[in-house]
Amino acid sequence: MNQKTIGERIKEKIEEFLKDRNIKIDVPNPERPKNEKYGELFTDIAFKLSPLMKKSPLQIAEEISTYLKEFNPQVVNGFINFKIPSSVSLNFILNYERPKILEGKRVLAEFVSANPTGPLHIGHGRIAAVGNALSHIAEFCGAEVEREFYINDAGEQIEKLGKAIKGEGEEYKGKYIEDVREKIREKIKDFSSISDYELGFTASRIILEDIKKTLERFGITFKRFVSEREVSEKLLKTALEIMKDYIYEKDSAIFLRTTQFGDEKDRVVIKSDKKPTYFGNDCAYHLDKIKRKYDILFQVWGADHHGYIKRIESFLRIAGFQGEFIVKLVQMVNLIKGGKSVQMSKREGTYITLEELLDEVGEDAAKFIYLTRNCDTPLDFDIDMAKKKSFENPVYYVQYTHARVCSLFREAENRKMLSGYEKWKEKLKSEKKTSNTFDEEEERNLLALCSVFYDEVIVSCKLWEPSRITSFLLSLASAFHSFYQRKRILTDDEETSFSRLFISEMVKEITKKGLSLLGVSAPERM
RNA sequence: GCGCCCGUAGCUCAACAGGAUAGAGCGUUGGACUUCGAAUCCAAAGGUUGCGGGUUCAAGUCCCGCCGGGCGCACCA
Repeated sequence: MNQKTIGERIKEKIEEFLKDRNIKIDVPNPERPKNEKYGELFTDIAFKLSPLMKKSPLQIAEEISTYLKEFNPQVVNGFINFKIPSSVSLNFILNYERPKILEGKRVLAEFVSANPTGPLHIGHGRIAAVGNALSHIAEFCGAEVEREFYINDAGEQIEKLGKAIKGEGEEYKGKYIEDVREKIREKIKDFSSISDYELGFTASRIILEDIKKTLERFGITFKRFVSEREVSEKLLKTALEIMKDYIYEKDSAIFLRTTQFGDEKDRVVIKSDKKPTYFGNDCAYHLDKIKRKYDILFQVWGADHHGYIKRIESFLRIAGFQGEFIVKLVQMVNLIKGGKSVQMSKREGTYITLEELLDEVGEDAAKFIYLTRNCDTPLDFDIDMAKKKSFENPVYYVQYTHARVCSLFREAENRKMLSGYEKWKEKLKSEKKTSNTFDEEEERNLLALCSVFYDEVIVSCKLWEPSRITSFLLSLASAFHSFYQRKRILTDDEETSFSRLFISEMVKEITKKGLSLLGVSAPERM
């Protein structure tokens, strides 16, 4: 059984080559070339070795490639390109399960964690899509992932929410406040007897239910919702105890020396009114995370939280956390309407909720658009465009690949070809016999692309960047549509038909797998 | 003022710890359905990667300085 991807195997062979010569250098994974004429993978290792071995890159590339014959290496200007032979791809696809780079790791993925003071907006949507996709990817790479939502149900904002329910204050306004007020009125007639905080807390629970519904509609299920209030009651004291060598009192507030860990200034954990800050409670929350013993603490935050990373890192180090702490920052979503940028404002009523977006463009398209962009890039979400051109959206291009192959198989069934095909496939598996048609360039390329998919997943996982998979799927779809247009799948010749059906099926499976990692559906008809 | 991110085709964006002739989609122009789904395909046009220096075999990518945009810089969350 194959446990390594083709890229990993190439890397291994190169490492062998270097070991024989006693050269120590980190061998990078082979990459996917920009231009498809260079094959499916390439490595630039010869350039890196040139100064060490005191030979020209070309010479080195030639030498290394003798170790890599099975992958059909082609040396061009010092690069080693691989046009992966069908026999290799075939053997790989039929036996490979999935990457193992996070095998056995316990991962806590905390994301969205929106304030329960209002509905989710389109910015949350992006974080939700990214967090969900990365959780899928990590799971696929062998991790045990727990998705978690942290409920900010403590602090001043909850009091302000309570005030808003009473009809006071300027912070929270809008129809949803009125709706929540109506719901609470059913149980509590008189608001004057209840504190702002308790009323706000009650309201936040109602709003949280709506948030959960939206997330569920968006296809995201959290294993756990952790309440800030509860975790603070349970662990704030312990957290303070752990921090005791690093805190001091000033102006009757308690500060943590985060500057010792590279922060710009020390941060308040307990305010002068003796209430904890958000950060104070967050220390308690992260202590809770540490106690649950994860290998990786992963979280997706909006880019406006970037200044917060050092703070949490400081606490984690004080508390002796040994695992990895990974924060994925996702840039803001800028709403474009009528060709103009709209400032998101609750007061101005220009607040576009995630629900509204989903109504307009649908769950799959929304996710796909969110995930086409690299997380570092601010996203211009043109709502008119997304509506108007929903059928030209790239998501349909990829989904169409899947639907098309499904339809192809329905047609094959009509023609009574499927049982013969299944037998042919069994033979392919057991006898490791390849078909001549696989060696034609388009067929070879499609099979190779399918196998290289797993290398792409690994990159995506290492970089915590789901957009890698999105663009891979687009290029696979493009290759398939082109193939389909040019070549008839169901022909009079059985061997040709079956091998082309097989390739189509592989493309379908990879497309489905890739889409599922993104959280996007793979419809059988469209 | 300080910190983080961004600036790539008319528009929206790709390009993995620097690699080859910087790629897609939309839009524009022209072609392909009596044939497995044309939500598709083929082709053309479109670029001094914001500007100026530097590092090196090689820079969209790294360093320095500008210019432009976003976001932070609370005893808010």
